[in-house]
Amino acid sequence: MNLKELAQKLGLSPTTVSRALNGYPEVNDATRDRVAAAAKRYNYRPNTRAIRLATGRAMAVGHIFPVATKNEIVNPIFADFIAGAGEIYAQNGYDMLLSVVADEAEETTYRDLKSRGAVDGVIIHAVRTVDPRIPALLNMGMPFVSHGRATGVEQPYSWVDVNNRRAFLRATEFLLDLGHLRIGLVNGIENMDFALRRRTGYLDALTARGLPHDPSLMMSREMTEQSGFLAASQMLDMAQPPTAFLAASMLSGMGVRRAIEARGLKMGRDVSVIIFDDELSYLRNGEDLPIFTATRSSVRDAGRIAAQMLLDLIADPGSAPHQRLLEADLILGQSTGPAPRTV
Amino acid sequence: MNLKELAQKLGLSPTTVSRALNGYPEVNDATRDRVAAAAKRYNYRPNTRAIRLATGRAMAVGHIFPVATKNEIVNPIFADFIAGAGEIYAQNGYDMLLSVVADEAEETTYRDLKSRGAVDGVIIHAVRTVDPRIPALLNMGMPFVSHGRATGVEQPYSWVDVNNRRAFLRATEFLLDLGHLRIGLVNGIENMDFALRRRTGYLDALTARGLPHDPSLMMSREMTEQSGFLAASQMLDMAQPPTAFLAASMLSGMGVRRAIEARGLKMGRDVSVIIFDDELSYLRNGEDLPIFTATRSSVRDAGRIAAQMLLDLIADPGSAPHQRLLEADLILGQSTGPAPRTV
DNA sequence: CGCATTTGTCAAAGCGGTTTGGGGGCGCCA
DNA sequence: TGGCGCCCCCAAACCGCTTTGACAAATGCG
Repeated sequence: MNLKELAQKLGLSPTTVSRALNGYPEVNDATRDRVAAAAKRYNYRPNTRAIRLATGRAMAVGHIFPVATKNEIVNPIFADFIAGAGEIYAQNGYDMLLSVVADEAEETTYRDLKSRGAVDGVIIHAVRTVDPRIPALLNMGMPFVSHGRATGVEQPYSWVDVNNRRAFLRATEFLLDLGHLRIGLVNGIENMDFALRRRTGYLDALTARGLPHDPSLMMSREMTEQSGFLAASQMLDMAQPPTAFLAASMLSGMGVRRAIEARGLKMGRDVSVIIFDDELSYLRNGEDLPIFTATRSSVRDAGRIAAQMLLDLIADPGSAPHQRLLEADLILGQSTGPAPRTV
Repeated sequence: MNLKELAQKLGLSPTTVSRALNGYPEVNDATRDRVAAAAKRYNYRPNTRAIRLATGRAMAVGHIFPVATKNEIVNPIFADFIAGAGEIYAQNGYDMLLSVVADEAEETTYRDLKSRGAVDGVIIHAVRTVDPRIPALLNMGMPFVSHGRATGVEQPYSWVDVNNRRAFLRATEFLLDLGHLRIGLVNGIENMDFALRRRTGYLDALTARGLPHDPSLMMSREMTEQSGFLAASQMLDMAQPPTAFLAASMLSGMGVRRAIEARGLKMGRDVSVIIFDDELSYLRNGEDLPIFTATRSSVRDAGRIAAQMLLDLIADPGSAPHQRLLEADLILGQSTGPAPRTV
């Protein structure tokens, strides 16, 4: 069932039917109702392909799912972010286009999406401290919103980010207040912008209290359970082990916990742990009572916000870039407590 | 730069240029080279929207990302499956359309994608034992491939699945061979088809050895760390605790391990554990040496296979449905050992 | 050398919508 | 009753590509 057929059935011209369905004023209310009823009855939906050609808009946004060719790791954040963003797209009649692309081909893919006219805008993920994608997109005039910031880009661009520095600064201060003096940092890989900012927060808190920066207490690895376990194990086996840890994710935190318990220690009593909790749906931090004390910020919300920001940008391409810095909550769980008396 | 402009620059008709670029035989090789060179020089790419309208094909496949409205859980399998499928789409010039949709609206969404002509086919995920989506899609004549099977559908349809029954049957037999007599099953929720089949495999293995089915040794929960921990804890606190566990996922298994270690027991020595390992990239089962003994089957491979199957189906809609049953490997890790001497 | 093919190209008709530029019919007013 | 405007509706152009059908030029064949 297409527009022409529907029009014929109604004894109207395609023009009128199109206008009736799209809410244009030049059509009689009675006619509009008649058209709407018929459209529903015949289950008519305008063909997306035709709409796109006629209007010149793709009514779609692109997400690129970068797959590192070497380690083949997939960003665990991705699914929840997409879930949030997808809600917004659905509400606004936009489609979401997903491209799975090898790291190094990402820029090419954007260029391709652009010149093919396949999308009206894109969202970029997993921003690195120095990220060529941002200047590239600015350069080709493709509307975009970045989930995370990069440093050293002079032109303004739109982004949504969590205040990672402040989150880890507050977490560190909280641990210091509890009397912990040696705090281990189990960070993500620090070419990722967010990881770097978290370390900055951690270090700033130490500095503010006049405490030294001990490089042996800072590790930067993939955010997996295994890596968390290994990093924490190594630190716990030091002559002066930390009495508290800051872990970059739920999974790292689980690894840290395992390292603690493997040594017959109890998390929350002997060793404190604070994680960054992205509120991933399949990795909940406890059901009601949080297991880990955590800095918490919902990735799904970030997805919603970024998506809305992008749609706004598409609707008004001339508008100035928007930025949104989300604050993470510091929520109290069962993994922190006062520093044990030393010696 | 569009086709008409390019043709004009070359002094050719749009027809010839189109044919030259699309490899049709009716064009002189010299002309073809000339066209190709110009296309590259002017960075010409045919407009996707126009191609789609003209050819009547969407050159896109849809994936629906169902979000359960109540628990808001996102399938952790999804990201890796998508990563695999996306590779195939990219290779074949297809786009991947992702719809995030509330559980109950899923069927409507398929109908919508179909009537809008937005996709040429879809892949369905997270199949339940009784799944209305399959008859619905058959009914509306939409090409699809299902990741997992449903029971009680009489018409044939295309699917890719892991032999879940056999995997858990073999795992159970393996534990029985090691002398374990009481084996706890920490299963996923059993309205999911794969979970049901796994239980069947487990029970079949017990039956074959003449062992009883103890309902208190079977639990069916969400596949989270927390649930795995709780289920295993409960079973370990029984008067006659199990000496081995079968866990439905890496996360469940991590919960089981924690329950074991919390009781001062050692996994692999005091209590054995076998998990189902989907080889999720961010949840690796150890780096080199597997931590858990596991039935292993790559979700990413499944994604590749399903995607290819769907593209074949789209290319030849008249062809008979295909099925592909993948066998899981049983790989030996450090989490299993002979049953401890009892009393 | 003449005729039947083949080769290489083009004009034009879609694909299924949106959008522009009219224009018929009706009410209102003089 | 004629003229003017407004309300509704329509025909046709257009979006940018593919594809059909036609046709001149080049080639093959007897």
